[in-house]
Amino acid sequence: MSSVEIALGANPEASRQRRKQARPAELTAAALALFVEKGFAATRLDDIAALAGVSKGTLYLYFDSKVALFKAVVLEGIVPVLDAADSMIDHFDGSSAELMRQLVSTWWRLIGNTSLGGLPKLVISEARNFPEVAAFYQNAVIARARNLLKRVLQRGIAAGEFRSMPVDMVADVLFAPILMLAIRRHSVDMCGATTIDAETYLQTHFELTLHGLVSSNNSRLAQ
Amino acid sequence: MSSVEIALGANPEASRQRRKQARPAELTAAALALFVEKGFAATRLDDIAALAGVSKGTLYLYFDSKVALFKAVVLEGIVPVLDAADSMIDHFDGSSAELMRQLVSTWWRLIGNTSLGGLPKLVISEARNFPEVAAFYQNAVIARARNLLKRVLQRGIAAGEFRSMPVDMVADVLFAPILMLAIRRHSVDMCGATTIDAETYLQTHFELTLHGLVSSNNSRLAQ
Amino acid sequence: MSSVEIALGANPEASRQRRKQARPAELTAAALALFVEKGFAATRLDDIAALAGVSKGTLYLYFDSKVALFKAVVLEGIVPVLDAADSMIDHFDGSSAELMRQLVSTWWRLIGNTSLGGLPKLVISEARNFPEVAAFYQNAVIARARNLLKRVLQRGIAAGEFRSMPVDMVADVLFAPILMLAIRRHSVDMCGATTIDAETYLQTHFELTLHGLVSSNNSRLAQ
Amino acid sequence: MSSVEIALGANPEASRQRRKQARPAELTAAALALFVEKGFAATRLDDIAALAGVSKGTLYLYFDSKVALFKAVVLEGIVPVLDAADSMIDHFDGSSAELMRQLVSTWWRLIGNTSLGGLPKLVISEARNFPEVAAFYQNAVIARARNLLKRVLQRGIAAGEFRSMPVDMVADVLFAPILMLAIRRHSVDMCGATTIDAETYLQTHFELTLHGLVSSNNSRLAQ
DNA sequence: AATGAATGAGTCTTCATTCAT
DNA sequence: TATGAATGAAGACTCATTCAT
Repeated sequence: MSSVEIALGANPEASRQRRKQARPAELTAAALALFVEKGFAATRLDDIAALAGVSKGTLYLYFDSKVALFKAVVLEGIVPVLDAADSMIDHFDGSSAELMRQLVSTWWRLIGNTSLGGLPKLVISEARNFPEVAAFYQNAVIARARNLLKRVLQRGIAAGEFRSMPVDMVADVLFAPILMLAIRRHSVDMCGATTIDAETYLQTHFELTLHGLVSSNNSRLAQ
Repeated sequence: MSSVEIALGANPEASRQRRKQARPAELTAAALALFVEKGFAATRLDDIAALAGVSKGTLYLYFDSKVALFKAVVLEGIVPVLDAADSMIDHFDGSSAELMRQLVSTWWRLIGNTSLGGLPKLVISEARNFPEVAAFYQNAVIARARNLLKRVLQRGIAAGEFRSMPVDMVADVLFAPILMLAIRRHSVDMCGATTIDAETYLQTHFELTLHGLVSSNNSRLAQ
Repeated sequence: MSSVEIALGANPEASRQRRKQARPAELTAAALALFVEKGFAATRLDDIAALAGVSKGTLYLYFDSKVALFKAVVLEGIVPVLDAADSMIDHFDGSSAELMRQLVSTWWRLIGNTSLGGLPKLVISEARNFPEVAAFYQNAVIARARNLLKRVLQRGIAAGEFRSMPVDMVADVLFAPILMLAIRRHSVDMCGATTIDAETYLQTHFELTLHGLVSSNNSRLAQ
Repeated sequence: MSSVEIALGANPEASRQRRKQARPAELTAAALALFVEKGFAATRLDDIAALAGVSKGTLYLYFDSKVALFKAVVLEGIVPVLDAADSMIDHFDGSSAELMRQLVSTWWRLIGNTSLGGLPKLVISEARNFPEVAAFYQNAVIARARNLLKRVLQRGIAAGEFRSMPVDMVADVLFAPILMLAIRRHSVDMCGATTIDAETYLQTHFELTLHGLVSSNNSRLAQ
């Protein structure tokens, strides 16, 4: 049915192989969509199977159980994009502020704004029921993404561009609005009419992060 | 039923009446704890009843269904939040920065750090399954809390203390780390060993918010 | 509340006594109405209590269980009217046909057309679940009513007014349309728009019973 | 699924298909037996499943709910009745009396004496809880059966064999003993020791119907 | 005698999981 | 490999029954 399959029409065996290999990914994609939408417990395997266009039994050819499928969904959410980001930091020439802006912008484009952006909500929702999955996601994805921010902060401090600061905690704080944006996209923003404008939101976050609230001619008045 | 009747210690009905009046709150408190911990679908009414020290059937004396109980949990969680918001008076003499610090600190003490702090996670997790509840919570609580921030921002701008800025969006961004703190407390922080230190986190958020990252502001973040 | 109670207002103790004595009958009356309407299993004690204007607990002051209440409802359905009918037969002067007509007419007025007319449906519906109750009702009420018919038949045969016939079986057959009328009144006639006209129905039954279908100038053609 | 496929004995799907096609009828048969015996509310789905030799969950593969199963039982019971009615041809040469005797006899053999004979009791018992089902059964089955009687009456009247009479009402009356026979078979006759003899009962009904009680007709009821 | 809050056993219904085909 | 009919354990919900007041 996919264009890939059609293109390979001359070799039906290859096409089947291709399809077979793609199956698990098709299944986890369907599962991700529904887990994010309804939550783990409220998602039925029938619905996942239907969305993936297979029968319920087929799911068990690839995953031992619903929990195994859930774990696979989260595991699959660990994308190599983070590797690319790491090397981007290493080879970036411009200011750290600009680097940060590009990182956030890229993350939003490649992750936050895709179906993978639903993972944080899913993991948060099910963290207490699947602590090891949450811990894994936390370490493998969230912590690593936060580490990217941390490295940028350190780069900026080293260059004198940023103030000296406790980078771990600051990275945590700075990551929060970005996470919240992704979370909202898959939860409350679906309910009210007012879906937030991501570009403006991130732009505001970025600007605020750099310069703070305090007016520059008055910056030492507070506290 | 009247307060007069309750005041009459001799009334033999009094203790039963008192119990009957207290029951719904006891039940929603138990439900809140478990809904936040396990999610709506994964929470069994038996467990709620057991936690509240009553039998399963008793729940149905006060709530028509599991869904009705869920809604009551959210609705009931709103009142104390609004009360707390009201107590954050807008007659304040100090700087807007200090006002903001006190607001956040009070919120954390009265809401975020209590069991009510689990509501945001709960609402986010179940938003797609209970859109009207999520919308209501969003409007009644989140939006109102964000409005407090907004008013402080406007106050600071008017006084020349803060830079001019799009207050709505900024309030959104500034509220995100606070929400994330509460959310994390009831999800991923329960999994990994490293529970975040709320005081430091909020202090960092506050300092960062005021002065930004850029070194020209010349302030020092506490290490 | 009743006119009886009001009339006895001068003696409150007497009124209470009167009420207390009337209670069981009020409760069984309410139970009869609902048992007939919904069936035994589908009738809730709450509803019976509400219809009788008492609390659910009060039912247990008078009846040990729902089953006991059911049995009381059926027992109470054994009315002394049958005694009056018996003596009516003994002292009747007119033709047996006229006696039969009066008996059926009286039964319909005093029993069939009252709430007691719902008992046959109730007993039939629950006969398999409460065999001893059904057997009792069968023997105490149905069989006795059928016996009245049988005595009239015997009276008519003795007088040469009726043909010789197996009176038991004939009484059974003749009683069927009367029972069906009562049963229908409390079941299917409530559903369709066409409630049968009892007077015409009984009149037709009576006329047919006496003279049969066969035209008189042709009565030996059949068979 | 097609008859062709079933005809192919080699088809490995055939036996499963055959089973799947037969299942609903097996389930409604079991349900009919228990609904008639215990009534709708007092019948447990577990028992129906056990009687049909399947698990409880299987019922839900074929029927959405207990109510849906009930409705299917009644609907399904209608088809054979109508088929039987159709088989009672209206090209009949003998007397109308003989035609009537054959109709009643056939009804008893094909319907009244089979498990379908329990339907009238069931419908009567649950009419108030399922008015639309009762109305449907009333119109589709009872009314149609009564209509057959009515046509015979009209045929007899036209031929001068029967007296002139209001056929609708007479058909109603004549049908009552037949219905009562079926009803009794599934209720009170199971309780007392004296199960009525159907053949004699119907024979008595028939003879009485034709000639009536009054001796001037001069016929003799069989002893 | 009367109340009605509380109980918990019982039943319908769902759905993850299995397995014959 | 794929199917989908069948299973049965689990959970929401009901309601007869009890009992403190």
